[in-house]
Amino acid sequence: MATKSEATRELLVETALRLFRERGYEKTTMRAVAAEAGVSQGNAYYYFEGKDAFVQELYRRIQVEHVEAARPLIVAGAPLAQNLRALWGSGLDVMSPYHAFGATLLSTALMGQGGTSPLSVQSQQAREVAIALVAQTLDASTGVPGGALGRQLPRLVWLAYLGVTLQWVVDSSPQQGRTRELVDGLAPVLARALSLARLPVGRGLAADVAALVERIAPSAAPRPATTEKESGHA
Amino acid sequence: MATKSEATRELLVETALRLFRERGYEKTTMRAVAAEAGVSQGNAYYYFEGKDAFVQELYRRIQVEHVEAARPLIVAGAPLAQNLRALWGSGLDVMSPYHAFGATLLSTALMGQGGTSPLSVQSQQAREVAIALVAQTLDASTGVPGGALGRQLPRLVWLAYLGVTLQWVVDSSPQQGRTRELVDGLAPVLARALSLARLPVGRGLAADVAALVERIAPSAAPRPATTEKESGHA
DNA sequence: CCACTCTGTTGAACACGTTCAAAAACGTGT
DNA sequence: ACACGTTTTTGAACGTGTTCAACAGAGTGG
Repeated sequence: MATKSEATRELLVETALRLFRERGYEKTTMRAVAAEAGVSQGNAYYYFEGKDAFVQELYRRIQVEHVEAARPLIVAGAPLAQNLRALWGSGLDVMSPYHAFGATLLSTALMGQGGTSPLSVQSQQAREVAIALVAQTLDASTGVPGGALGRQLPRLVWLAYLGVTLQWVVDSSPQQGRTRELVDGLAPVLARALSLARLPVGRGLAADVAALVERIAPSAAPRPATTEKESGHA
Repeated sequence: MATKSEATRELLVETALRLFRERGYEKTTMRAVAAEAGVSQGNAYYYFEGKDAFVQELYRRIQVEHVEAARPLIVAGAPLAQNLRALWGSGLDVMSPYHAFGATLLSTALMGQGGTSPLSVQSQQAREVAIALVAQTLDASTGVPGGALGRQLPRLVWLAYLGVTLQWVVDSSPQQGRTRELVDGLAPVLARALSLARLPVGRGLAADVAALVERIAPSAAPRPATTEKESGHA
């Protein structure tokens, strides 16, 4: 019967995220989270490996919320620029309550806990969800190149979104307006660049890019969910 | 007479960086650094604001070393791809001893201490040095577009290098060979893309990109070195 | 009703980063 | 030599994240 247990876990994470929003990450002490949730200090560690496990959890929830927020905004058959703008814009909407500790969020999400295997296995699943969302957006849009480049495109566009997120984190303009402008400007620019990839002049370049991505980060086999060890860790 | 004082400071930073290399960031305790350097715990805080001030210091030293390492490799009049490869490759060489705690390095370098003004003021100077190095490399190379895009190019290429660094951090292949391949592949691809920007087809796109960069991150005035406050921090 | 195990839970303890008031060392003018 | 201000150094203390041995509760078989 996991229900009682899961209730405690849920209470803990909700309390933690609320305190994060209210006081910021650093000022939120584990003791405060436990006290506010009405459990002992030590008990939080039964459910979460440590303080930034809460952040990992937040990252996962943001991905899910992003999928839900973006899905109704992506219109099938619309030009890529429009759908990209909707995708990225809804991402910013979902993240906005947490801008205050965006730096912590990004650090923790990208790199796992302090040193071991960064771009970590822990957030791998969430990342795959995000990339899949990009893939769906591309599929729904017009003006998207196919071929070798098209196959790598979800990861490349996700990477671009990572850059947008980085800018969002460091953006101190009111309401993160600068990042909004970036999204509004980058979406059509990227779409335009991709349209060039279909012209004869761009063909070769597109092929080079695709080959490069494939060489550096070989695509995972489309097999889902078999819990196998990642290769190549010392 | 700053000499005695500076000796202590130097001793501290050298001890810290050595322990970082030997044991990693987390396992290196402030007490150990102080003990190994033969001073008291508290004394380290007279010279450095905290533990990651050491990392900031490392980041600055890496920039300087990078400039020194790259300068003799950049050949005037050489094609851009070649010089870019030299620039980025020497960067990897300089960083390589510290790959083990690259994640910490990148986090601390990008975002200042935990929450306040990320892409921080603290590392701003070092970042400007890095961007200036890119500008010199571009100036020395052939096949580099001018105009509005050319003006933004140093920052854009620095951004690309930031991406390379990110890949380097998460690269677990032996000797970070994957990242070496990325550099070898990306340099010619980028050069090729830039050559497209000079053709009629690419002109418009290049202008768009330049305008976008200028709008999001207005260029600092070309005035050098006057110690003035950055505008726009809440 | 009683062991026995498995899941949750507790609070004390530990190690670490950091702060601070006080002391020592140092330099300088008298 | 002495007094005084500044720079440097100290060690004890505080608050924090995290660990751990012990304890309680809930279900299960005898």
